Amino acid sequence: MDYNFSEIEPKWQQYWAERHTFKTDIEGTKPPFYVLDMFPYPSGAGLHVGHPLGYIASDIYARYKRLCGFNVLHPMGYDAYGLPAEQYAIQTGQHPEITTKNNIDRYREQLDKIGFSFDWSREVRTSDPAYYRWTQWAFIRMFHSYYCRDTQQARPIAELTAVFAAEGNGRIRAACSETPVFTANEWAAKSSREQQEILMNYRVAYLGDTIVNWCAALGTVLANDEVVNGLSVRGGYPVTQRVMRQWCLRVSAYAERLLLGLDTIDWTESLKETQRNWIGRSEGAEIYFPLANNLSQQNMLIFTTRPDTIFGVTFMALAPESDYVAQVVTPEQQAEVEAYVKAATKRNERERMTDRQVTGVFTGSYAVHPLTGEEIPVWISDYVLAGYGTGAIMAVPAHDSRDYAFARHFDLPIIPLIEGCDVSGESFDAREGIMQNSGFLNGLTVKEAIAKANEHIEASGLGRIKVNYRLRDAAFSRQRYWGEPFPVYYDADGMPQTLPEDALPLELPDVDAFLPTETGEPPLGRAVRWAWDSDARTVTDTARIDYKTVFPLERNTMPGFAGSSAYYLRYMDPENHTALVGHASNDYWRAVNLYIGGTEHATGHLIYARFWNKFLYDLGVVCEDEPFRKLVNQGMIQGRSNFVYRIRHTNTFVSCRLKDSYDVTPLHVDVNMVDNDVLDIARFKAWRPEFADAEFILEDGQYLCGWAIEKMSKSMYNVVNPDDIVAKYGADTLRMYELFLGPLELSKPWDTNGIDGVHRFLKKYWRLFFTGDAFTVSDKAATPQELKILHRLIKKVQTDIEHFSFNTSVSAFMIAVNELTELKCSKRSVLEPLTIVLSPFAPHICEELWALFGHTESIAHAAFPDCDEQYIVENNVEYPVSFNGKVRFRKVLPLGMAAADMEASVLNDPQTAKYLNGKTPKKVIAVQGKIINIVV
RNA sequence: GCCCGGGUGGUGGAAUAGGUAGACACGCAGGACUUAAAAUCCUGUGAACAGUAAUGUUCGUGCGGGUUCGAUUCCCGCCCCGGGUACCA
Repeated sequence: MDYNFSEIEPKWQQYWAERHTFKTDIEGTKPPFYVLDMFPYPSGAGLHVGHPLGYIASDIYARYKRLCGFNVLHPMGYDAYGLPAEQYAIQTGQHPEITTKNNIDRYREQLDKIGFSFDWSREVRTSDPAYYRWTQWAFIRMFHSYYCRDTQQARPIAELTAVFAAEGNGRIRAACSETPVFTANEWAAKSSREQQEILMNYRVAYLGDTIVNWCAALGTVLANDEVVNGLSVRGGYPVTQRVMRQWCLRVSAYAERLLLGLDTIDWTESLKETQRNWIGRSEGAEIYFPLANNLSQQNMLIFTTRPDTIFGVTFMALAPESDYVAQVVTPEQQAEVEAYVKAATKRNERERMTDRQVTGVFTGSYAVHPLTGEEIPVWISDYVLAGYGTGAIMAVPAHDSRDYAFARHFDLPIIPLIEGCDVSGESFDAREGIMQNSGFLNGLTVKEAIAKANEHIEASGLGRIKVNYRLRDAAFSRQRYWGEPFPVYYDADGMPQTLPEDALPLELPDVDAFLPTETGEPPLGRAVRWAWDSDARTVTDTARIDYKTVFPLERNTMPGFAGSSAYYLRYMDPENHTALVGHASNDYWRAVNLYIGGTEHATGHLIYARFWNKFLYDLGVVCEDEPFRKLVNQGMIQGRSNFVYRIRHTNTFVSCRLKDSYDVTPLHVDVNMVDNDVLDIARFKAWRPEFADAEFILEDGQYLCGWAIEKMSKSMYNVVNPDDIVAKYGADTLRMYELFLGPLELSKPWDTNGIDGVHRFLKKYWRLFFTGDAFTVSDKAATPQELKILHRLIKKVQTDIEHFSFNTSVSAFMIAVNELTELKCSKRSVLEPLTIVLSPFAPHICEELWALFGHTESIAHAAFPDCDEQYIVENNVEYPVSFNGKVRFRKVLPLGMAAADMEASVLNDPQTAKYLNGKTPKKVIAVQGKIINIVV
């Protein structure tokens, strides 16, 4: 009987669906294990062959863990809010909900064909009100929380107001935006609106005037990780800097915890490093520099990581956006400074990046050096960033390349502070050497000088030691339609108020078009029913707004990462109507044991989700501080494009290896018309009308195409659809082939050239069970040789799965099956365990054979066989090479040597003598006259 | 610039507490079965040289050094490729 995958696979997929084979519930007797994939955004293009790689790996792991007796949670869902659906809606008027639903259906259909063991009863969609209700709920909780630096956690905002009423804000240590100090009396004297505005500076979710990445083409702001090189990630439109009042999340408050948490989780070093860079912790000092003239009483506060270089300060530099600018500019310089600031803010980040010219303007003011008392000119330059540190720096041109460039350009003095350093051509940035020209720091190493300078600064009140982070608060408003609405309305003072939690979800309203309004308001400005009736506690018409009981609702929506920040928690308890996740469920599942997804989320989703989880941990909603214990990145599968070569000005195509003799233009050709780089000429002629009468110059009777590795995309005609592979070879072949392609975490091109080998393996495996059409498996006892093959395989596969080296597992299966075929082994005692071991990789074929063995329950409920070490020995000789690692020396002996001569031969060998170095060997093992192992 | 990865046959890739380099697969070549094709199976396949042959010798894991009886693996110095990040003071 032939291996008929097209019959077997749908049959078992249906069986699993009907019996809910992979439905998971809390089971006290089994240990829990949570295997999660990054849920997909369902795009209109559907899945290509690269998408399922991670899902295949996680599915194997999940199935394997089930066989090992774990209660496995393996859910799937959809990140359903996103820009493409909205863009499509703007163009076609089609409601994004409809396109999203269609796309989801298509994704589901494709996923089902690959035979994943997802528990679909737990599916979540971020655009489902029953789901985003909890996204809104978390936002409300963030709004009503502040971050306490003493306890290092989020606390209720009510605690803060109590402290303000009792003693003001002088002593409170909380993460906050810049806020003046006030007393209890001053707090009491403030109006409700003023109090609200102060509290806004402390909230974890707050409204702030922020410099945002504004994308005019998309009509919205973007997060830092949504902008690359000054262009939007989605669409590639230019992005400019602009100040806007936006919802923000105080992610920066969690910077230290986000950094420390990395040491407790099992992620790859490179991914942790990426996050560490992104968080960007740097230790330094904040130092006050008083002004020399009387323009302002206020001292300028600067941040530096090199307090040891303070004697080399020759000028100060302020960011153009800095608040200090207005305070220090002299009337004579006013006009020039204004012009510069205006020009600088107009230049967007992209322009600043592409042309890094040294620019700046003198303010007319001088600062007083806190140690020498010298007067130092204060300049403004756009190389100083307003958003980092204090937006002001002390410039030490001798030891900072940017300060150096500025000093050279404006001819400012340069004072070298390190003995023997040469600053004639460039600055000396290295943190090494002995200090000079530095008063009390002279003679110290840089490291000692930093410590001593810090000590002095703190002791004399010149400033304080300060840790800065590169990590910024997250911009949380988007001027879009297709996202979660904020559960917020604005009162008569224009201050935001949250909806009552029991009024959630606040559902996304209908609009007549998905574009911004004519006045530039976000699309929700078009909604007719988008006001909050606080008496009736319902949404109502905007026409009824009276600012007494009916108020306007927030018109922004939340960004893409909102819905993906806690979805893994919702899977634990998807039916819960009273909480995001119930305590019992969360206590049981705790955290994701294995998370598989792409590296591209390193500084986006994976930071935000960790932040979100830590916030919920502070609230006591979840019991684990880190959400993803182990994380594995699967590599991208690139496309392999094929080309045909048209001779210029003709309709004649020349085969690849002959093309150099002609003047040719390469054309992308659809890879689905090419097999092993050989073009299917008939299909090519039918592809486009202009190719119908094309002529070909062949080699060996074939047309050979050229190829190149490119991104898999429609325009390159190199998209391979998993459905086509499943139809041609079956899902089991697809699954095993994707893994066989190479190590999971490596990027590699999709190349069907090797798929036949994997398919052949499955056919060979199938044939072990049949003689003719009859399923013939004997009950005879297995031979030691057969058991050796089996147990070696069990051991290999087990260690491979634990280490995610699935590609070598596939090879191990091939070897085992080849060996068993050679031995003509069709014994149940060997093939039954083999089938269990293979089932995570190729579940359909194994399920079919499992049933033929006479089992009535799915193979998913079998037990993974134990590996019996006694069979992993060679010919009754202890063979320690691979298994106990005690081998210290090996030598190859000539074949055909008599066993008795082997030991003497080895011991007389000069190389061996050098190895032994006078010692007597404990054991000399000769195996089949080939290899000698000597254990000293 | 800085920080991570990584360079192994015609191809994808195995093998590192130092010990038979190239597992497994693709491709290619030859053969068996077949009227033929498909399918299946067998043999060979890093390079060079020698030999009718079995086989032998030499060279070979990006380049140049080093440590070692022995290096793809460890150390030093380069070159190249991929990823992250970038006026972050």
